Amino acid sequence: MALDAESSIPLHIQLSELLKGEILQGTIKEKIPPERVLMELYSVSRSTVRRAIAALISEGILESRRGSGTYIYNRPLEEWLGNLVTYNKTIDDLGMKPGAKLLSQGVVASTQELKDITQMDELYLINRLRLADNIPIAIETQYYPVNIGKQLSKFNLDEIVLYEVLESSLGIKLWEADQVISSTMPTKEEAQLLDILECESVLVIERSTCDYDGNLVEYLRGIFRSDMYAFRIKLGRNKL
Amino acid sequence: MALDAESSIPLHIQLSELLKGEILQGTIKEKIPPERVLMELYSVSRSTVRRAIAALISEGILESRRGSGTYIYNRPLEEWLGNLVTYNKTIDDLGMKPGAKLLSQGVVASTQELKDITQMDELYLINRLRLADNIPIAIETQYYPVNIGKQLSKFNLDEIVLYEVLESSLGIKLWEADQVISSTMPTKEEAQLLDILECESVLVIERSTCDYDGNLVEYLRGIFRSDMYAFRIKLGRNKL
DNA sequence: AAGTGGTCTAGACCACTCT
DNA sequence: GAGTGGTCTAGACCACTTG
Repeated sequence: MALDAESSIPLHIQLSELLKGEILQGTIKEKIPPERVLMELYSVSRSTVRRAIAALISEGILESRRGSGTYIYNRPLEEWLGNLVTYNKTIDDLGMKPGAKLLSQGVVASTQELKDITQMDELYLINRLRLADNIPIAIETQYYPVNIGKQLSKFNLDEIVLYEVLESSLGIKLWEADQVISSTMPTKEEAQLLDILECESVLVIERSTCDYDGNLVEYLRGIFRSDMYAFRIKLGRNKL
Repeated sequence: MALDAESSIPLHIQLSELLKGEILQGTIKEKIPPERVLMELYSVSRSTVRRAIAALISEGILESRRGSGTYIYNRPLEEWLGNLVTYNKTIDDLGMKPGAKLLSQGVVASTQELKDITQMDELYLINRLRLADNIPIAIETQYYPVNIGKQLSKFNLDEIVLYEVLESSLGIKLWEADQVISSTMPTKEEAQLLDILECESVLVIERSTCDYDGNLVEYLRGIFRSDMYAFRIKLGRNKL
């Protein structure tokens, strides 16, 4: 529990990693001890404590409230998933209501392609049609590790937002995502489900999402009607 | 030139903004003064100087080298444009060579759509076909403010990378970009140029890029063959 | 050897929140 | 009023780069 002053690793880094570990393991729950307590606890100066905390704040793990304390930050998912999931070009503008229809679910054996991506032999599949005012928008196929999928299946899959369930009920924190956007022609079945012609193009998004430890939590493949959806990305020079 | 100790704005913020201004205006060139000099210059402690500098480092404006000094950071464009421009799914793998063919260029009057996006009545258009080993990959239509476009036109437009010219020769630093990816069917002309069938879908990317002051530098519209290109985005929770 | 950034301490005052 | 985070100072030692 103590820091090593002889180590070549700076004290503020050691403390920062130590705190991060306790937060991610759940040893520290809602609020971290006050700076002056941490100072005595680990026998370092307040500047060093503050530097360790500052690092975790910029990592999005902590949030400090002046006069009150420093809290574990549960950033609303939308703040980053909003960038990541999908930008809905028209639905918001038109004030349409989102919905979903479950097509199929259950444990499936991995195809070779799925095995390459997920490194798992079995996956839990959830296949849904996403709607806006009952107009089909996208076909979303999600694959989860079997144990996670079975827990998810107990919830109402006609709701769209599985991410809230993952986080609040199952305690799984999504952390990083890698997504690829491409375009293709729909199959006959896909065209039928989306209520479009086979000659109309669709957008394809493939996304792998991991938790903090790098474990794959979800692999998603979505087929989007190109007349209803576009993806938007904002980037700045300072963001890596 | 002095900081206001009575201000409600923290000293490290004041100093940080002051330095940023001098860097972006070019008053400070390659290297900023040592911390101990800034300390005396603005009558603040070294911690305050370091905090101001730290902020600029995390903004990607400065870079410090131990034992040597703190330098203005010219991050290689690819480090962030790589995320932003396009991810080439197959070309790298196949070891193909990129090229470009100029289709047309010159000053054009804005259509209503262009006027909405750029707020300009006239634009300089550069229209090019992008190739990989002489296979057509994409049609890229770029619009620049007329004065910038005329300068760009003096360079060899069969080269692909205009961004390096913008930065090193014209001194324009790209800073932020907003891009939208969608999908559609090509027109007859587009299909012909790309050497695909009219019934094959294409990816459409529309991107506005601004400089540090928020002035639009480029508006780009690209039509990509969907069998040759996909866009890749990596996102993490900590990045805004 | 001199100069630079990197780390760390001890102590101070302020503005804010909570009760 | 007690406790919290936010700001700032003055001074120290270290590791590294450069002439």
